Amino acid sequence: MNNNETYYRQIDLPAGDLHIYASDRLFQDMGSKVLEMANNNLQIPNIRYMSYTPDAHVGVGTCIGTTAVWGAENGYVSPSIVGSDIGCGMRVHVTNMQAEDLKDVRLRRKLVKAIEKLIPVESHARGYFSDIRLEHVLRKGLHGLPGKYVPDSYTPRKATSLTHVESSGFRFNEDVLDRLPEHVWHRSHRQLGTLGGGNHFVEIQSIQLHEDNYDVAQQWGLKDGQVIVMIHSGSRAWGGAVNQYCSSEVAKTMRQLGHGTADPKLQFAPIGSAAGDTYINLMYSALNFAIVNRHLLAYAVREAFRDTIGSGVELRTLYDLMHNYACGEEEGEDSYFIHRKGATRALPGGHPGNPAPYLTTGHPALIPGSMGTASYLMVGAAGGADNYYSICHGAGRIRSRNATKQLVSVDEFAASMRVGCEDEIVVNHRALESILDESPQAYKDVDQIIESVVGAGLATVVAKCSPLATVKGV
DNA sequence: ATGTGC
Repeated sequence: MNNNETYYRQIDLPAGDLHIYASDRLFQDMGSKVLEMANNNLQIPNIRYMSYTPDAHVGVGTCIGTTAVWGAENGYVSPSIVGSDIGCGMRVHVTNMQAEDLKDVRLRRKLVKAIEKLIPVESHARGYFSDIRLEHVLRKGLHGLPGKYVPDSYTPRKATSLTHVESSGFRFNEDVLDRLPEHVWHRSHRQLGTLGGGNHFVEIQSIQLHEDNYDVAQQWGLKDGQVIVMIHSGSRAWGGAVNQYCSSEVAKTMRQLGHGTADPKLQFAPIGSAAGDTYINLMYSALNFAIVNRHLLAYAVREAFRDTIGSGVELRTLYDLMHNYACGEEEGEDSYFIHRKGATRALPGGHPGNPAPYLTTGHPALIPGSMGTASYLMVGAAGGADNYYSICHGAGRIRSRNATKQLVSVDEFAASMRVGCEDEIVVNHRALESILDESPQAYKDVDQIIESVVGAGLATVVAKCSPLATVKGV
């Protein structure tokens, strides 16, 4: 790491201050559109704090990589900042296998096939959890699941599914649930346990522990070379429908109040207004859907591993956390309302906001890379307090899906996945063309993003995770 | 991101 490098800067925009956590190089790559979007966001009344992570890039109405904070008393909520994939996030399970156990490419193929059999990846496919009540899931999150889908039960000493998560469920005013029409309920029920498209994935990885955090790794139960499963998914059609319905309701309120910015796609409403509160309640239902969906994907992966490897294979929950959401948080005496869009909370050890199993070490912050590149297990640092403990959410896109398809050939993509080699990263798609827009060339270099996060003092690396096999949706 | 769009 270069000690002369700057990893933080404050930009004085016309509408207010923007805090950027990025190396000089990543900052220069961001471009002016990113600053324009920040200036629009900063025009939302009473905003207290706004920052960008090093992977910040242009989105709809706001940038992916935004942390935006309001005080609890005079706060605003913005469906545009949270975005369409409400509750999107990461989940990691730790196996009792070593990378060595999966060195045979045929076994990795078998595993991918087994996962695909239990997790539908096609865009209209239905899931295999029709016995689960959608209403219970939306109202109570993981607590709304039948016991058989919570195989670890509530045993506190084990790495259970319900304690080793950032949140097991949000409670809210359930009267709002009937705002969404029957066909959305129907579709969402069928979508429980499906992966979704775009950057969503299930990936089998092997971990390499970082020397600075051996003690944390040990307390998390991680060993060098261990095989883990990383899951990236969100709230599917339910979150999309919440966003669509609430954005138009919030837009009506904005017209009544005479609110607005240069960007008509940036919607916001006061907390306490009818439209604002309806959004918060429905958003929480979508967070519950996303949390449960990742849990069910993990349940299916566990079955696939047992079918393929044997009944002795374990997949204990390491952690589940989100990078697209808004909610109330507390820091000492201070209560605030925070939006994280493409930003991950990373609490340091000792912070009371950690769930009990991670109180002393800090919880795992799960950062996905792009296809064929590394992902990371991080832990928050004390310096993160300045940024409301937000770190990056991944590599961050640098090229649109269409531009990527123009630029990258199928052969180049195949080479980056080492197709045909003994160490091939096995992908579930025979035709790589269908996921060409997810090739590494579409993304920033995740290693540089991580270097910025570490350099800025927001978090440190516990383990680097290298892909062995990937299941992608379309 | 999304059973998607001017």
